[in-house]
Amino acid sequence: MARPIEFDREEVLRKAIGVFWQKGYSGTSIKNLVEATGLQPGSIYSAFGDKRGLFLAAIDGYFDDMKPRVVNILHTDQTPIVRIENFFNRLINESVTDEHHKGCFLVNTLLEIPVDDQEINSRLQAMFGLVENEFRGVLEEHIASGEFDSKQSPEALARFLVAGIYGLRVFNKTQPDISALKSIVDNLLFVLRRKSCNDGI
Amino acid sequence: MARPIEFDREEVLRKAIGVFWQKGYSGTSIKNLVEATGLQPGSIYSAFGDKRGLFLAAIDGYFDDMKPRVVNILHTDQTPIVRIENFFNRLINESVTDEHHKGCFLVNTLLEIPVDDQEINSRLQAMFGLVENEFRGVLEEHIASGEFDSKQSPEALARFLVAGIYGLRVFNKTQPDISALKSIVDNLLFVLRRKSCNDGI
DNA sequence: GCTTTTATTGAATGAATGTTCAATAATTAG
DNA sequence: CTAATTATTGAACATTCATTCAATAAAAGC
Repeated sequence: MARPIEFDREEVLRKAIGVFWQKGYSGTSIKNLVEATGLQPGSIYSAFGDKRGLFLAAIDGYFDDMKPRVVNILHTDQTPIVRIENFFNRLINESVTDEHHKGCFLVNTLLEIPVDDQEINSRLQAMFGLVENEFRGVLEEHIASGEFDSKQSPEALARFLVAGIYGLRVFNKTQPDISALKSIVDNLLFVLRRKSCNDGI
Repeated sequence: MARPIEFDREEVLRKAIGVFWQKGYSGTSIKNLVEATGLQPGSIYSAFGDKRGLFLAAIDGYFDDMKPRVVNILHTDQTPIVRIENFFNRLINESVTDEHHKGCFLVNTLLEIPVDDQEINSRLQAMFGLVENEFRGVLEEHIASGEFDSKQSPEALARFLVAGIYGLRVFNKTQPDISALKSIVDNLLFVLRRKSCNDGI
């Protein structure tokens, strides 16, 4: 009963993510998006409303892609600490694999967007909140296993690890050096390995 | 022999830093800068060349302001670990005091500017390199004091602390909560307190 | 085949962008 | 006071920006 949509929405979103990722929100123009997606301005506007609408859709698409990967890697049958190790090893791998050193799309966006932009920041909060929650669950297992007795709560440790993600991603933008990233992760994870002899200082 | 300059260059730079800090480079317009500094476009262009020139001058001005404060707080007669503690405590204090949650001017810029922009990135590298070097010096003292025997080199530990700065500043943008920041610093500094019983894992 | 409905096109729009420059003002040297 | 020099002004400029919309194209129902 009507002309069908010609483009693949997911593919367009993927390409849009790439542009926003590399140039930031303010830094990308509609012209950039037209070139990257192959869509004409009119098509973009009828499909996503406006530039901001496309950006929001891009963030959501990124989350949909990221979410199962985060959950899966933290829910294996390995020990809690190994799962967290796996998480950070993958993070390092993604960081050094990225030839453009774009950093993390979410972290970049976090720092670019003003704090009073709730529509965007609530999305970011949800995404990092998910990661923090997953960490917390794994850390509770870790503590329950008896391998680790910390005076710090699993919540505090999960926050520490999320801050570790931030640190790594920013660090990678300045010095994309794999051995440096590895040593940072070593020190991060050291905190999860302490036994009582060093507690409470 | 000629009309003297009327504005105070340092004051103009301070105001320009404020705008760039809050809005980012792409996000601030000449109009914003005209309003903030009180200078007319022509005066800005004759004094700083162009928008980018003013931005570069703003970064340099920020560094001039920051450098002695970093050096001073890490060169007291206190113990190495207390000096590093002081550094991070001041960082927390600056973070929670900032009502606009602007984060760190340098970290924000780091993430906004493309990696191939050497003119800007070399400046940022120099600034964080200074901090890293200062950390390394203090850590060498710390190791020499015998209070701390780590298998990690002072270089690696200094990088870890710099990544910690990144993590804290990004974290503060999402959750400006002082107790959360403090617990992150606790965990960060824990790494510097280990004794041999936990080494080498 | 004709009508209806929706997608696509891409030129046009007006606003905002960074930048320039001729006019004007302020200072000093002679 | 006059001339020379430089700073300031702010309107004007070309460009780029996000956005719109009338024209056109493609599908489905009748």
